[in-house]
Amino acid sequence: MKAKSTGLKITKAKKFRVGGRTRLPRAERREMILNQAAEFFSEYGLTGQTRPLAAACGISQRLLYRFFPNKAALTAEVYARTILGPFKGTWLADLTDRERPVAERLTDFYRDYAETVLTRRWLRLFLYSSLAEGDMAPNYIASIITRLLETIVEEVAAEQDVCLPEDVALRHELGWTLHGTVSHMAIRKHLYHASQSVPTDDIIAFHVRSFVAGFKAMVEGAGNPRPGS
Amino acid sequence: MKAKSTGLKITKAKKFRVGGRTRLPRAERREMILNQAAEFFSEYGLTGQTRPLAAACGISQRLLYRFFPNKAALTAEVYARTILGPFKGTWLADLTDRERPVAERLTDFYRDYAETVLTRRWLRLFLYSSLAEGDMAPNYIASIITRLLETIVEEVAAEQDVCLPEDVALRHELGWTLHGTVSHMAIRKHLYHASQSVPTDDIIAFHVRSFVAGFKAMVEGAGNPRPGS
DNA sequence: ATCTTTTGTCGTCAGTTGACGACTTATTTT
DNA sequence: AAAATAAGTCGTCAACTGACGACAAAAGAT
Repeated sequence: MKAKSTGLKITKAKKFRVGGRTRLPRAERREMILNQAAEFFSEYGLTGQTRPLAAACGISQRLLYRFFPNKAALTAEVYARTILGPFKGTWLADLTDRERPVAERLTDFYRDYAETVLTRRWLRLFLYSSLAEGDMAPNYIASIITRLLETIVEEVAAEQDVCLPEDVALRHELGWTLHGTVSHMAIRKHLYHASQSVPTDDIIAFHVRSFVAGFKAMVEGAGNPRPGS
Repeated sequence: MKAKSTGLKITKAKKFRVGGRTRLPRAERREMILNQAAEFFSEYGLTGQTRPLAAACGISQRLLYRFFPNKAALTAEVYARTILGPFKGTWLADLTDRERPVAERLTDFYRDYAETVLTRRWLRLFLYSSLAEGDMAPNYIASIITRLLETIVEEVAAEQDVCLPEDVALRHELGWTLHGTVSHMAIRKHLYHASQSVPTDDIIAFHVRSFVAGFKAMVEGAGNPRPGS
């Protein structure tokens, strides 16, 4: 009983070992835990327990506390990575490239956005933590999205030669019309067990078409209907 | 110490008594608990504990178990009332009243819908239970909303003389364009601590305008672009 | 007034859950 | 090979949480 069942004695298998428990260097194990934890908490919420999480990681519960002083520290880091991580810096630049028609830019952007941000993992974690009042970092997210909305609205208005209302909040709301539908589509997809028969890319395409085509009508009579530009 | 502090002896005060603990008839107490529980669970999720709930009700924890055999029974009834309760039967009829322009019908409908269904209580409870996989009664809700979507899409198509795609799922997706934005607006309002400076009614108004104005462009090229009707 | 029923609380029990001290085992250093 | 360091587990503790038996007291019935 002292020897390994197979008796194999791998001397230089630095990384992973077959039998028994795997032993990883600190940084790798930490990474592995954070990744599993993101998956786990996005499924069960930030109130998910440490024991099931450890089981999902294939380690003992105690080991979690060798990497994080307490559960809050773990969830905080998971949140920061999963929620704030996937936002790309190139989006603003791509959206303002007036060489291309705005509908095309928007379709491209939202397809990318849906693929990288509006994933099951991101969405569920975001909703879980939004519901729990202790918002982890909503301001940062909010400011990023606000900037995107402003840009989108301005780009469409520029292409269609539409005069936007002065009120900033109102301009944001115009942008939310499109951003909201796309976000809500993701919610349907990842929360309600929707049929999923229409491909995401198609849905985004006609959300954009609808938005662009209805933009002028939407703005007129919205707030500052001062035609002039 | 035997007598009440004031010494008052109200003989016929059937309902409520001032000092000490209030004593309610069974049905009333039950109602009161269910109402408080709806508020409580919508704030803290269905995993909220029975002791804080009892405290919010102003009763002992034990008393909850005089009305419900276990916590699951309580949450189930709260869910049924809060989520399934507020849907109105008149909506379908009102939406199909072709005497009035469809934009007007839609605006009226969504204002009512936002006021009665998309409340903080409803939305949070709905999201909490959607996130927890054990969907309480999603089928019933889904079928109601599906019917609304079909009606809305048909009404707009009829007014604009647009030919709808054959694919039912695709037709639903068209309706989700509007339903999604309005729903997402409610999410922003009740989950993210949004600024709230633009009145809900205004937002709904231009969501509807955008949808109606962009409808034709959205449908064309969506799926079955067979012009003919 | 006395008895009965109904409404309500106290205290407690078993199973969880976050946290951590003490110990074991593998890898690296000397 | 021995010592030192790093990776990992076992077992346990205190606080929490759903559930419930036993008891207290108010309201109604006789």
